[in-house]
Amino acid sequence: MKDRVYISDISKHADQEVKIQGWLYNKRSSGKLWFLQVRDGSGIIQAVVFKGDVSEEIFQRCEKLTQESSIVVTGKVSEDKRAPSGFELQMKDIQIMHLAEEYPISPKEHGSTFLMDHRHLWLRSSKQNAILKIRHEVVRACREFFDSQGFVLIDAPIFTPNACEGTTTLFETDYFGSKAYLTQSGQLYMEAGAMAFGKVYCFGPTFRAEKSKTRRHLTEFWMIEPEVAFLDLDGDMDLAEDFIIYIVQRVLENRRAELELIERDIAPLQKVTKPFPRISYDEAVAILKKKNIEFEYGSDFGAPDETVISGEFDKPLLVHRYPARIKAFYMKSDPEQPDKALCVDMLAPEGYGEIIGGGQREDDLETLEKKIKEHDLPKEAFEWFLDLRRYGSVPHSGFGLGIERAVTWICGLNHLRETIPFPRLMNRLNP
RNA sequence: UCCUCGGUAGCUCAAUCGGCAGAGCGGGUGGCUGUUAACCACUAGGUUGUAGGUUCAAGUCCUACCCGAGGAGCCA
Repeated sequence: MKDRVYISDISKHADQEVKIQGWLYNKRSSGKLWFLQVRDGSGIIQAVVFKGDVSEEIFQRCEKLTQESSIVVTGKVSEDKRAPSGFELQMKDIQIMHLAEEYPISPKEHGSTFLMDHRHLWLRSSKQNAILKIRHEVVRACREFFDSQGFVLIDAPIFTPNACEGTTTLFETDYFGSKAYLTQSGQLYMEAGAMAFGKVYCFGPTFRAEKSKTRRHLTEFWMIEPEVAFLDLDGDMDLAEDFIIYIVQRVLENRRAELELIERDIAPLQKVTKPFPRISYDEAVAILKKKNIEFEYGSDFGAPDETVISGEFDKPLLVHRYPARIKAFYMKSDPEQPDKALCVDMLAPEGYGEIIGGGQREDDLETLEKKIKEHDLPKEAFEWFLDLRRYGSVPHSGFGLGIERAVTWICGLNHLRETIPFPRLMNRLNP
């Protein structure tokens, strides 16, 4: 009886007879010889069979085999430099569990719309497989980073009541006759969590109903948001820096093969080391001015501006102290220059743009009440949030990392839609 | 919401000045004992996004609409 072996472990079984359960990725023949590329989710291996070596029936099974048919193959593992992976299976037997219908995704090129329409099948392709394994590594690294530092996971609600930040467009749902909205951030709830547990984070889906049609936007994306009591802006930037370094290191350590498969140049990732450059909004504006780029002081940076600014550095860049006017109401003003907010954005290198947004929160009750008024927000909805400033208010900070944007940068991809299993975009709700 | 580009075979794309609708891949048939997105030969496969219009003649020009792409704004 042969033991079932995963292809990722095949090198440990050289010269042994093993059983592989998987699907036919591709096949090639040369007359009385078949080469079957078999995948099982953990990897791909080539199975070889000569006509004279097996029964006529087994050889004919290979002939009628279609792409993505599910199969069980047994044979001896042998090291062979002619095989794509360096190892191949000398086939002794093959069982067809299900003969697949004509598979829509052929080994040649396809357009992104077609592939996204077949996302449920496209996930089987080796490149998509590699990207989502890297995503998994990023998610695991995020959790381990915070877990190992005493953070408590506090999940924020998905349904939220009226109002919130009031900036972005929210998805509205019917909630037993009244309106509820899908969360655009767990941050306000994390502030409550930080006052209860000291260090907390949440990790979950986030929804934005913006009609953004770009390579950097999803309507449903995943965000991890830490929040820490007694932490100022500088400490927040330290945390974000250590966090990103940890994630990138983990991917470099554990997913090197996947990075190679998607042909990611790892040199820029190897440069992600302490310390990251930190510049103020004013310094960033100076860079734009020096490059003769038209920019109105006081406004927010557009995506092309961010590319120019981050292009001056070969590491992730921290830009802090934006004008308070263009930032959310809960941002704390800089006591030394009250028109600036104690906020920070992290811009990924290589033109990938913003991956982190965060900062120090306003902790003074009166100031926060004033800001709610200035932003024309309904005070009643924020009474619970104001309570956090009534009962033992302390300085606190946090940030949010967009998982898909981070994975897009780490993988060096052109579009973030490949970094989530089933992307939700303005024009895509299927499959 | 605005701007730009696009929609031709199952898929990816060609089609010159408006003049017979083409190729590769995939499918089918046959060949090949080391293939690497294998290769070679043959073969089937079309309401050119929809509706109008101009013309002897429209994939090609005009109008409207539908759908898609990625950029702006907004953001992670």
